[in-house]
Amino acid sequence: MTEPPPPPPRRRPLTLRDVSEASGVSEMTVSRVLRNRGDVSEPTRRRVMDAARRLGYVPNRIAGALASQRVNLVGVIIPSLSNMVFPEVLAGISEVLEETGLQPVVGVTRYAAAREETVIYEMLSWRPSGIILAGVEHSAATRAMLRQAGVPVVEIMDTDGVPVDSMVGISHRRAGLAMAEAIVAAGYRRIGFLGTLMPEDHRARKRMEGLEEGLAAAGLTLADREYYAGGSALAKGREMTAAILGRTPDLDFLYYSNDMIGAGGLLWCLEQGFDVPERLGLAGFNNIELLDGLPRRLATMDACRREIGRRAAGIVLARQAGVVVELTPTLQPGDTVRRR
Amino acid sequence: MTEPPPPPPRRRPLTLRDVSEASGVSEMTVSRVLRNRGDVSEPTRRRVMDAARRLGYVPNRIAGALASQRVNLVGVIIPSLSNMVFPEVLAGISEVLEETGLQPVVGVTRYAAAREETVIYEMLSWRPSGIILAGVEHSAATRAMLRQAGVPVVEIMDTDGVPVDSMVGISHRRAGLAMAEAIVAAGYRRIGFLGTLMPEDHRARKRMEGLEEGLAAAGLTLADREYYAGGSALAKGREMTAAILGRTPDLDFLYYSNDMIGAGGLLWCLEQGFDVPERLGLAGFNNIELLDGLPRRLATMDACRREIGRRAAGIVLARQAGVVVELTPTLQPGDTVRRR
DNA sequence: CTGAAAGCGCTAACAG
DNA sequence: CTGTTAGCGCTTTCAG
Repeated sequence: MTEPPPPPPRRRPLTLRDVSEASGVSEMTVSRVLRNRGDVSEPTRRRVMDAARRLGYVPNRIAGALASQRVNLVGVIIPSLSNMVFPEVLAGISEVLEETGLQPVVGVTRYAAAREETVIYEMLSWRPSGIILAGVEHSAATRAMLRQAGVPVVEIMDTDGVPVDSMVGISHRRAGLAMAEAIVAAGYRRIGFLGTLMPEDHRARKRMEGLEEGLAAAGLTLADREYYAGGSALAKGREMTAAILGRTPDLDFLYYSNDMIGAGGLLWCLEQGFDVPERLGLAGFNNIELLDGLPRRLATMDACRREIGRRAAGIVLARQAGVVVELTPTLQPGDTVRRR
Repeated sequence: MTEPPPPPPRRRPLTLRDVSEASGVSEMTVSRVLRNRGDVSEPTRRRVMDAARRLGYVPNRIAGALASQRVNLVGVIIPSLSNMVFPEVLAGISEVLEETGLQPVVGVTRYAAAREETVIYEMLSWRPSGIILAGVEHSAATRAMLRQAGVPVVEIMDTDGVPVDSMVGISHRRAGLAMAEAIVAAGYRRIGFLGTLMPEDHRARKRMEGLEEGLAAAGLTLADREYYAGGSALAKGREMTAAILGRTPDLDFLYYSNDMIGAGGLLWCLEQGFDVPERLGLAGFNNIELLDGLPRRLATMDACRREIGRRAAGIVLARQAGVVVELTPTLQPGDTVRRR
């Protein structure tokens, strides 16, 4: 680290008035030119643009938003950025918002309800044009804030619950149930579940409940479970798989709450020489891109993340209220479920 | 007895005046209470808080920022969110900013200079308290904007260049050079490079240049190269490795521009039965968490991402100018470089 | 087509 | 401790 030299001049940011004076055009007309609003003669327009560019003027949106009561921001509240799933939803949102002048602003809750409340409060204090947030489980205070906000609110990813306003996602309960049916149909009988311990991961929990429901319908119950928290998911997948199979060696199917731990489990099983999928079947959830590079294709279910983002953005754009969209995830059996 | 229906959604958001009227306290004092500023008697404070909570008041930061000329936002501009590296830098930034009242706002450039310019322009229009951006290569217009902004600007990740203001990172050229030295010292002689084709990935390019410089010092040159763009990095790593070894079978070391393609290459080599690291050495870059779960530990270099984020945030917090911090990445030889 | 006046909702700076 | 008075930099509205 070097010594900081004398701090360079931090001048006052330029204002519309500076551009007005430099161009000899009234502030009002400068404003019109810069916003492309109303009719302005070509010569005037050019003089203004030249002055603005020459000075390096950047408009002050704070003042603009206050005066116009309009903000081009959409709040997007998600639990985490280290789980690839959320950047993908974001990509879908950006895709739609891209050329509309609206701009997503991301807030991260780290799967904590208290943080979610704070993050949403902060967001709303900037008076965004809409809110998109992951999940349907929120504190009473959060729901109240959202209801009062007076802008479109879209809860995404999960449709097992009652939304504040609009909702776009899949039913994770039904996803788990569909997986149970596929597992049973493939002839597996001793099923284990491996997942996150985080009590706030409602979607993983719902998938497990759906799985149990589906197994129950076939007269089966979960034979064993294994939970984890933190660390490298790929490494955890290995450890957990070793642990659950060590404890309950006769399991013939492992359902992972996400693809990353599933991938770890798959690598471990292949190294150990397990006969996958004959002796042992495996499945994850999410259809992450990484699966493309594994030695064998893990069974999974695509959660329609991009599409969810697109739909949610569309609702905000159209200023719709009370819309509910339930998408259907597709099962991708890959190479780790027996074919009958 | 019938429940009174919940209050209907409010069209006009509440203002300080509403809280003032509901509590019978002047707007100014309400403002003081809500900001925890100046002395206010306990009874008054309580009346205000009660009214604010009861009404569900959320302050309008747009007005607040305009009046106070202070914005609690720090712009963070990164190329991508799907590359884990950046969320990790972000985590370091958040860690420091967490309890300071400052809040990071993320912008994504997708490795495109034009988009970077737009994103930064948008950011600056909100008059943030600081800007942290990845890389030191920016368009002249971008640099001009940044210089005019009048707030701390910290360019991160890379120190091979001239910063607009402050700079925190590692020298990627030197990282490549250090890797070359390690490779040569381990006795490898026929080295191949595998990396991104993106012309905007300056850091990967600098590592390659550093590598070549280091090899040259030992009288060696790069024996072959292979580039890719898009798709699953893990899968690409496999394909590229197959391609380069198909073309130049006598290569004895592969240097990957990032760990994800390196991991793909490693998996492929192990499946093909290559003798790693004796017959063929491998190395990546970044030390991503995923490496923990692979069958063998890929050699890599830790790019100090979290620390970079922390330092950058610290500079913004302290409103410092012209600070330069060069961190030194540590080589982690793992299991894929011969030991001599 | 262009300009002048009146705020947007809040806070700095003073008075009391 | 509490209230009053001016704006913050821009846009809306309404005249020319």
